[in-house]
Amino acid sequence: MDPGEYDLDFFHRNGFARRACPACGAAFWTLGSHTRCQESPCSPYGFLGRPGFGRPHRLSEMRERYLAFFERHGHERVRRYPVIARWRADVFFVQASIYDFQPWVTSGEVPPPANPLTISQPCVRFVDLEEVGRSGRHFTEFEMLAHHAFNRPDRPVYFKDRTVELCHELLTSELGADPRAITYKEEVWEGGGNLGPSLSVGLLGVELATLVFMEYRRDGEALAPMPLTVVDTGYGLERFTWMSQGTETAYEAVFGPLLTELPLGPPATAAMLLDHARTVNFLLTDGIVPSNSQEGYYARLLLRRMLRTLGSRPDRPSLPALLDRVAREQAKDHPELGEHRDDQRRVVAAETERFEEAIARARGTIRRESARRAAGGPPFGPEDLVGWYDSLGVTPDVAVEELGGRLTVPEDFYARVARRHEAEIARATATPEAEAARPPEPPADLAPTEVLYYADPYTHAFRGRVAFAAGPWVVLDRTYFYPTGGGQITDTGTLEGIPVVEVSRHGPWVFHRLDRPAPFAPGATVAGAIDLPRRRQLMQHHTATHLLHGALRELLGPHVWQAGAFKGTELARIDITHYRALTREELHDVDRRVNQVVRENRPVRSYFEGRAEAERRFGFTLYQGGAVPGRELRIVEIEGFDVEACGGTHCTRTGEVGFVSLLGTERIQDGVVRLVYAAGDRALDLKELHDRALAEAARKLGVPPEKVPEGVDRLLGEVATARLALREGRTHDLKALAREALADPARTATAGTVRIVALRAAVPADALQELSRELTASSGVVAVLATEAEGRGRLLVGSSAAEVPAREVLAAMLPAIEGRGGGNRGVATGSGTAGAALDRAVALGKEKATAIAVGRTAP
RNA sequence: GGGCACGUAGAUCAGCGGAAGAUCGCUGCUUUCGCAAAGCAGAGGCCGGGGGUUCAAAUCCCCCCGUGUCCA
Repeated sequence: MDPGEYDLDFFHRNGFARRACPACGAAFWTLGSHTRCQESPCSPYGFLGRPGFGRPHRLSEMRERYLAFFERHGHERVRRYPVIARWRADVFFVQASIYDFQPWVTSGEVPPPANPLTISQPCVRFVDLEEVGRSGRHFTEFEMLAHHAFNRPDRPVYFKDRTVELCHELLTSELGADPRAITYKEEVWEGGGNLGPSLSVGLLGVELATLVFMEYRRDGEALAPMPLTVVDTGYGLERFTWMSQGTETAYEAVFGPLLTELPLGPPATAAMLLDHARTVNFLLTDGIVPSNSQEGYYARLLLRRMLRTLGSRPDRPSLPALLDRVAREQAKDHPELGEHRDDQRRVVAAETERFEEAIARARGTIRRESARRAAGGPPFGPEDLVGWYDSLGVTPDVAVEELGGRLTVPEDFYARVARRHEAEIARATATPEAEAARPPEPPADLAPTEVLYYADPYTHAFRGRVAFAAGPWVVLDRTYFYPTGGGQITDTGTLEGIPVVEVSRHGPWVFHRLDRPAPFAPGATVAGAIDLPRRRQLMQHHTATHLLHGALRELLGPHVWQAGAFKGTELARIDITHYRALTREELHDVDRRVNQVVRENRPVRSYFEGRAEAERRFGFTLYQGGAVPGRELRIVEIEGFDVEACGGTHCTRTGEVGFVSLLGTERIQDGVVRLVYAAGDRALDLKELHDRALAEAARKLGVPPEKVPEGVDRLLGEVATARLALREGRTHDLKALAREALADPARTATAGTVRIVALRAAVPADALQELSRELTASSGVVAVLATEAEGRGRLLVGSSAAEVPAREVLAAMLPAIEGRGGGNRGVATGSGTAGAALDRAVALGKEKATAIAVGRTAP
């Protein structure tokens, strides 16, 4: 990065000097006499016992102090975003305040909620999980204080100079830091294809903040300026609080009296538990259900760490008690964390139960495996411990305990686990995603499409002017066509009679794709017609989805969040977070409730509202489909029942949905349940179909429709009885056949103490085995059997005579049928050609068995 | 999203190429005034589903479904 990027007027005006840190090599700016940058590890902590700020602040005081400062300096305060980044596909969690505005605000596609703005954004990071509690300064959840400015070429707000000036004033005149103790170290920030210079703010050995100036887009080797430059700052609330108190560890400053209030064990353990509790409370509040995949796993990871640490010791608080206590503390700053505690306790209880089951199951497996190895086999090694952890979830200490301490946990245990997963990560990241067909890029100055379907979702015929056309793609100045989005599939219809097969949104424009190249010139006026029955069906499905969502949250609890949804013409589905599969009763209750609200014919209001106002009224549960940035949100409100931020087209009263038919439920992954349903005409169609099928089934069973289940039960009972009778019949027949054969001199022979029975039977191939069993029920019998099945000759030799191995007898028979086969002393099977050869084979077998018996038994 | 492990009697599991098992539970009988317990006898299995390999598959291979677990 060009040094000129950091050469700010602010530094010169105020007499800063630029030096190079001999420890890390980076250049930094300072008013003091430092030779090194004031960050760890180049400089040691200089604030322990001697706070770097004017007076000690508690966490909430520090947050308020910061936000109020930036409000006084022209920033608008923005509420926190959820810690779960549902609006992004590339990450699970918000790990920095700028995540709230990526990618749409930073790309310029959507205006920021305020500009400039200030925020305190809770963030979660799990990279230093192992350090939490031990290091004295790591957390899995922290708040990033920030001020952001988004500069458009035509509307600049502020950039580097003002940013550093504000930061410096905050630290010095506001918080009382010694101006000479601060260093601004030059760094380069890069991420997501963008990059820019950044300044790292150090004070008394601590990196307090980072000031990033997103300025360039990487374009191969070269750097291209971004149309929108962004001030991305990040100040650590916890570090600021710590700096102001100068306590031994950050935990004392952040957790305060809580650290010793509860009996949580040694300080490091207590800090870890409190940290995890804070994070879990945020995760649960913002809609995570613990599970074995995706973001849910982190909630599970934390909860299980806590469960293991707390153990079942009566001298320590229970997990729910700990979470409740910490939530009460958090609710002082974030009231939403104090809500729905009952529901969260149920989620935690379900997870606790699963954990205990997993451990019990694992202990059993290890105990059995141990008993088996004791009877002979290699001793257990470290890889066994790793394997058990990987597949059973049992930690090595528990496994060792179960083995009675006959093994020690290797030092590199978790490294071994990591090694097991190394290869698969490379594979996972290499999977490319299928790209949808993208339309050509229109001129950048093309006016955004005016979308009309919100104002009136029932208009299906309109006129628009062609703004852009290329191949089959057409952009109009205005349109009533709804583009695929929010799980609702595209409208179809016609433009000037030409079928529109797909409508999609790209940037500010709505593209209509025709089934042929567009014969329109820009400027032409065209008539658009939307397939109204299709649209109505999609609207019914979309409103039904909101009804389902409302009913599910009402009946299952507010931990239910939408994890995905699809609204097609044939059916619709909603995926929700829930900790177990739905029971039939729950499904039934949901069905009843939804259709009740349909019959109540409640108003469904769709309108735009300021983001702050909407959040104040409805909270974060608005963001079921993912948080939407921007000043305005489109709210879809089913009166007194469900409110969501949603861009879809909806009915205006619940009665228009007609009727919702739940078709099924499925647990699509741990922690996520899918419901499939149909609404409106489609539901009626399906109902008719089902009615007819039921009537048909009833007719065939000869019972009234409501007795079909009993009828089927009766039928199944009959089938079972018949099958049993058939089997018994066959056994009976085979027994008779066996008796008959044993009494038939033509088919038997005696050689010493051995009785030989040889016959060709007309029975299925698998009956030979049963027949052989009958014949060889007493010892000293050799059965030589043959049958024909599926055009092939089948042989089976059974022997209860120790001196006549079945395999040898079979071997003598195989050449006759050009067959193959094998077996052991007791039984041998083979197959080959059918027909007369089989009789020869049987004769050979009888001969061979006799020969062996005579040879072996004769003196 | 990916890896690994596991699906066998009502339950918990063994068997891991050659003729489906153990323990508990269940039913009946013996013993008892009755219960518990013990003894004896018995019922109960598409060995998750589908394809393949093989003379032969619960067992080996592939696909699917279900469950658990670890890792991002």
